Amino acid sequence: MAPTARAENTRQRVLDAALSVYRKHGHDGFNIHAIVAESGVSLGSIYHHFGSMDGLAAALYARSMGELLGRVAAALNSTRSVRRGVARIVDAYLQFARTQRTQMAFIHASAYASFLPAHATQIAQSKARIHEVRAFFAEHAAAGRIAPMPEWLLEIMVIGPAAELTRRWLSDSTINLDEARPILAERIFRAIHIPKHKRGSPAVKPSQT
Amino acid sequence: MAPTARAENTRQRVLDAALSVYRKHGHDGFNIHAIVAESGVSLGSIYHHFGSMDGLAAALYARSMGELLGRVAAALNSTRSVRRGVARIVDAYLQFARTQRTQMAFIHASAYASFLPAHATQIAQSKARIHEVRAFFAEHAAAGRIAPMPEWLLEIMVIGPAAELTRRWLSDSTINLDEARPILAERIFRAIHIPKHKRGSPAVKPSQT
DNA sequence: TGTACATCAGTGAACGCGCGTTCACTGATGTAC
DNA sequence: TGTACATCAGTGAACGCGCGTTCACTGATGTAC
Repeated sequence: MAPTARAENTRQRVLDAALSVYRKHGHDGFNIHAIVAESGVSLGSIYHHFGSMDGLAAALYARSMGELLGRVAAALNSTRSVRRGVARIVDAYLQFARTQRTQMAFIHASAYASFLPAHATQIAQSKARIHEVRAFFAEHAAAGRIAPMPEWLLEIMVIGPAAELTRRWLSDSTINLDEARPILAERIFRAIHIPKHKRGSPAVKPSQT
Repeated sequence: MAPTARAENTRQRVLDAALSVYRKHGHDGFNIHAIVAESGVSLGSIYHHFGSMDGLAAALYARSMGELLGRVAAALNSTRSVRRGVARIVDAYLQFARTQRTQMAFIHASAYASFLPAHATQIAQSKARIHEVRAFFAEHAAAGRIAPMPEWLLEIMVIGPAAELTRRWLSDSTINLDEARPILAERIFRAIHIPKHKRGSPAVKPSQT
């Protein structure tokens, strides 16, 4: 095993253990000594690889966020219509919440953590595939199929309801993701879509759609 | 001054100071000793009134949440149309973010704090006026003017985008609330509204609308 | 192919300090008669 | 109206422990020749 691979293996084991600690003991029980106990990796080794507790948390956040956005971007692959695109984004997001509940909880609970600005570069890299989502919307916006608004606001319109739903689901067991999913997707689509007969002249009209 | 009033005055002074500490020193600097220094109220007195640091945080959360929902509910007062109702809710929410930024930041950052479930009764009481918002939507839903969906999902559709916008605005200075406000209100309205010519037979038809 | 060396990976006892909590106490205010 | 008493409000020194961090060290792996 090359030295890089050995180190990478340790890093992943530690992050896996950190996630287990978060699941078992919650935010308050999420500390370095618990992660040492859970992972079997020594305290010094963890500091060797992550530098600090904040560094570890940032790495876990980046890995989780990368996985979430990876799935959302992958779900969008070769999707043509706005309706289907929105449905796939919402589905992928909620599916991630369901199957990777602990990672989703960690992402949401860390939204205002001080380790995010402190490790901004790494965090930004983990969000790289958001550009695929933006490209999808940019194309439809240029074709006039989406109501005119700043790109960041469009992203907020699509992710906002799914994020709010997930947030409530994480702390309220009566919320039903499966019931919400199709309705949410359709309502978000209606929020941003401009039907064909109502389109004016879009800023840019692509040669092929 | 009646004893209750004296106590209440101290409580409010402590909560005001706690908010100042949060604004000046952020989440990491939010501790009991800093609040003692900022308020001038002694450590023992704070414990006398709030029982614990968590109790103080819960009280601050409840006060802030009560104020936010109070403004949203007040904004809705005697509003008839769905469009205007949505606009007023969104406006009140974003206006609170703008003018009470620290309280809004504290509310959002505390979403997963352990003091919320630990003081569930008090927190629930602070959200009492959400019922006014629900009543507004219930009436329009019964009249078939809103797309059929569970009440909790409707709430998520309306609050979700505004909450997501606020969240990003709190940590990203390039986000422009004023630019977003009218667009967001209109898009949310379109998401949930059923135009007159598309209405079927609603579950309940009120005698007067 | 073996030896020497540099670098990376891993170890765990010990430290220290930040921060929530306790507690014995004093002062202020309301109530009973 | 005054006295005695109970209760509430306020004080701050001291405690203790949880938890992030340090550090001197050993072992493992890759590289140069």
